[in-house]
Amino acid sequence: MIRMTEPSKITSQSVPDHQPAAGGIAARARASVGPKYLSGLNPEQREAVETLDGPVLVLAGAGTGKTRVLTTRIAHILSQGRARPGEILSVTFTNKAAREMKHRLGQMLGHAVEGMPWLGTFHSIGGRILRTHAELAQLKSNFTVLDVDDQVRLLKQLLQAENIDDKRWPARMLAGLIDGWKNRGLMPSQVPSGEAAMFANGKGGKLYTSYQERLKILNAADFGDLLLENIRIFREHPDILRQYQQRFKFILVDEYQDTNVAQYLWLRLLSQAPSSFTSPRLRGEVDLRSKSGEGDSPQTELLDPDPLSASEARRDPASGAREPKGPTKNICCVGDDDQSIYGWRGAEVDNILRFDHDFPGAKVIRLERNYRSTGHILAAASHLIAHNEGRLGKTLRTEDQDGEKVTVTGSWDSEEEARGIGEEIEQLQRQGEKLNEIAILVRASYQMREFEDRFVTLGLPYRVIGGPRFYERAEIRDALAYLRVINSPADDLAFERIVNTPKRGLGDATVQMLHDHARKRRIPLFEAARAVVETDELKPKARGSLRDLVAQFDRWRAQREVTAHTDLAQIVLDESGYTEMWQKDRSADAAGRLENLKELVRSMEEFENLQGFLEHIALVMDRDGGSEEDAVSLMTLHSAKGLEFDNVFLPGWEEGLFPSQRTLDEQGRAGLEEERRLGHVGLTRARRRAKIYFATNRRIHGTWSTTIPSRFLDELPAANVEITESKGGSAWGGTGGYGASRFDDMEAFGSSYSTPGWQRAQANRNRGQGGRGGGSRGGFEEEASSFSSSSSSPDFGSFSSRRRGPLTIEGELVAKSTGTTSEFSLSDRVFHQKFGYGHVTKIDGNKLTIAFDKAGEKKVVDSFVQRA
DNA sequence: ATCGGGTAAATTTTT
DNA sequence: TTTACCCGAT
Repeated sequence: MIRMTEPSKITSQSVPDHQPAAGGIAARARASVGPKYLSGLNPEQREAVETLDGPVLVLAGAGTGKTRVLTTRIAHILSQGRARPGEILSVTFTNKAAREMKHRLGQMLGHAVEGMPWLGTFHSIGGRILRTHAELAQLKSNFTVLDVDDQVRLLKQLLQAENIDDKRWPARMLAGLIDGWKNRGLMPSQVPSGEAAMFANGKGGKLYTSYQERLKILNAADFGDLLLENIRIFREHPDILRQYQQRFKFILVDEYQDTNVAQYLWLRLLSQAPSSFTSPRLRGEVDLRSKSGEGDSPQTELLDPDPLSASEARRDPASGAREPKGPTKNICCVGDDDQSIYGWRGAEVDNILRFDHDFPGAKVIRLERNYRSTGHILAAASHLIAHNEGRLGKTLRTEDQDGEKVTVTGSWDSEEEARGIGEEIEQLQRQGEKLNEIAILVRASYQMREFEDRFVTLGLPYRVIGGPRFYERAEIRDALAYLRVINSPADDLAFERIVNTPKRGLGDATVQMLHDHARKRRIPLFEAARAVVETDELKPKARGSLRDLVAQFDRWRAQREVTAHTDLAQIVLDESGYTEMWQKDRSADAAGRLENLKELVRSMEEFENLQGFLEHIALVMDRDGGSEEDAVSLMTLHSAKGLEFDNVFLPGWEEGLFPSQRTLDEQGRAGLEEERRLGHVGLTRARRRAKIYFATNRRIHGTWSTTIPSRFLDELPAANVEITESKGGSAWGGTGGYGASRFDDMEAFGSSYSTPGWQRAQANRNRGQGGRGGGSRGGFEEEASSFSSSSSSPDFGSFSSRRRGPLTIEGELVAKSTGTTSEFSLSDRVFHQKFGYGHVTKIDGNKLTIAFDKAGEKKVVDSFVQRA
C-alpha cells in the first residue's frame, strides 16, 4: 500500500484568505494570466483544473473547494475545445451532487449546460447505458428498477419455493449478500464458493442465480445490476465498450473514496483508450487524436506493463477475465480518503489509496487549504484523523483566525445532554445565530428521539434530515406500483404490492392462488387474475373485487392513450380508492402522505410520458426539498457529509456508541478507522463552533447503561479543546438561586424526570456540585486535565450564569403569554404536526398533556397543536 | 380477511 | 423503549 505522508509544499506566496470572493488583488493579478473562470483558484486548485491529460487524483480535504474544482475543470475542458459536452462523462454518487454540479456549471457557462447528457450518478448513467443495450442482458429497454423492498419480496418468494425457513435465513440477509456480491462486481458464477455456501446450507449461490433469472422474467433490474450488467456487456462486447471509450474523452469522478469494486471496474473499462487490442483500425484514430492534442499524456509511456493484472487479481479473484490493456485516458477522480465512511456499504477505501497503482502515471494533487472552518476546529479535526494509519495523508490548513476552541462537555445522562444542548441552542439564538446554521450530528438515528422530544417541549423548530427518501415512502411506492402495472402488466411485484392496497378483501389466500395459476400457465399475475375471475375458484366477494380491479386497469390502460400522464396518475389514485384510504387515515403523517402524492403527480410533469417517468423515477427522485423555515437540523453523521454549518453539536461521544461497538466487532481496526473518519467528517462540518458531548449514562433500547467517554476525545489536541460544564445540568442543578423553582416546574411537567437515570443523577447531585460525582466517572476527568487546563473557565461560567437566568425567565414569559388564557380545555380534540390526533388530558399553563391516538401520551406546548 | 396482542430484535443507508 | 412481525381469535 502506498503511503504518501509528506505534506505537499505550499509556497509562501500570498493567497486570498477566503475562497474567492472574486476581487482580491491576487485574484485580479491571476485573472490576467488565464480565462476568467480560473481566477480566484488557488495554485493547487488551478493545477487540478488545468492538468487535463492522463489520470489525475485530486485529494480534496474537507472544505477545500472540491466541487469548484470539478465544475471549473469541466468548464475548462469545454472552453479549451478539448471536448464537447456529450463527450464528458462526469459521475457523482447522489442526485443532489449531480444537480449541484449542473447548477454551478450553468452559472459558470451560461445556459449551455443542458447538453451535459453524461453528468449524473453512477446508477443513472449505468441505467441509461443498460437501457440502450437491454437485450444483451435479456431485458427490454423499459425494464423496471427494483427498490430494496421489491428485492426482498422477490427473494422471499424464492426462499419459499426452495422450502427454506426464512426465519433462520431471512430474505433481507440474502439481499444484503447479493448486494455485497454485486458491489464487488461478482456475477453468480464468480462468487467464491465459500461465500456462496454460507447462506442456507450452501444454497446461497443457487439462490443468487435463480434471483437473477427471476429478474429477467420480470423484466427488472436492481440497483446493483445497473452497473454489473454494464460491466458484463462491456466485457462480452468489446465493440460496444469501444464505442463508449471513444465517446468519453474525459471522465470525472466525484467522491472517489466511496466507489465500490463494481464502480471501479466500470470506470476502469471506460477509462481506457480504445486500443489496438481489439481493433487495429482504431490505432489510427488514437494517433489522430494524439496529433490534434487530445491524446494521452506522455506519462503513459512509463506505464506499468501490466497495470490491470495485479488489481484485477486482488479485487476479482473469481474472474478469469482480463480487461484489454491499453493506455489510460483522461480520468480525474476527486475524493478524500479521510471522508470515506461508507465502507460498510461496499465502498473500497483501497480504490483511492491505490489510485496511482491502478492508474499508473497518475498525477496526485492535494487540496489542503480549507476555506470553511476556523483554526481550532481544523486543528482538532486534523489531529483526530492523524491517528489513522491507512491514509494518504493531508494536512488541512486555514488562514482564518483560530476562533473558538472545540468544546467537550460531559453530562450525567443523555437527557441532560439533550437539555444542555437545547439551552445552548437557545442561547445561540439569543446571540442572533440562525437556527439554519445549527446542526446536531448523531452517530445513530435512535439518538435523535431525545432531541426531538426536547425540542418539541421547548417549542424549538427543528428538521430531521435523512430518513426514508421520497421514493422509498410507502405511499410513493404504492402509487408507483399502480403506474407500473398500467405500464407493464408483467410487473408481478408491483401488482402484488397493490392488489390489496387499499383493502379489497384480496388477502394472502387469493394472492397465493393467483401465484399458482400464474406459475402453472407461465403467465404474469395480472393475466392470471384475468383468467381466474372467469372461473369460480374464488369466493364471490373476492372474485367480484378482483374482477373490478382487472377492469379498472384495463380502463386505465385505455385512457393512457388519450389522457396526459399526470392526469392519468391522478385518476388512478382517486378511482382506486388510494387517495381516499389516506384521507380516512387518522395518523399524523396521513396529511403529509397526501401531500407527497400530490408532489409525485406534480413531478411527473417533468417527463414526457408515463414510460419516461417510470424509467427515471427510481433513480432520480430523492428526498423532498427542505422547507425554508429557520430550524435546527438534526441528522446522522453520515448524512451530514457534504454539508456545513456555523455551529455543530456532536453528542454521544462514548465508547460503544461512537465508535460504534458493532463496527469495532465486525470490522476491527478498519472499522475503528472508519469511525474516526466519521468523527473527522463531523468536526469539519463546522465553520465556527464545534461542540462535543458525552454522557455517563445512556438509555439504549430502553435500558440504562453506564458508558465510558469515547477514545476519540483523548485523541483531540489539548491546545484546541476546552472542557466545559454541562449547562443542562446546572440549569436545574441549583446554582444561581433560580434553579429550584425551575426545577420544580420541570419536575411537575416532564415525565422524564422520574426515570432511573434521572434519579441517579439527582442522588448524585447531592454529593457534588452541578450533578458531578466526586470524580469516579470513567476516568475522563483525569485524562481531560492532561489535554486542557481550562476546565470550565471562570469567564464562561459567570457569563452563562449571568445570562441564563434572565433568558430562561424570558423564555417562560414568552411561552406563558401565548397560552395562559387556555385556548384548550380538557378532552379537546387536537391535531399535532408530528404526533397526529389526540385529546387533551391535562392542562398546565400553556403546556398540554395529550393522549395521542397513535403516538401515546406526550407533553407539548399548546402553540404546536390545533383544534381538530 | 382482518385485527389485536404477544414477542424478539435493535447502526450508519448516496442508488 | 419502540417497532416489526407472527399467530391466534373474531
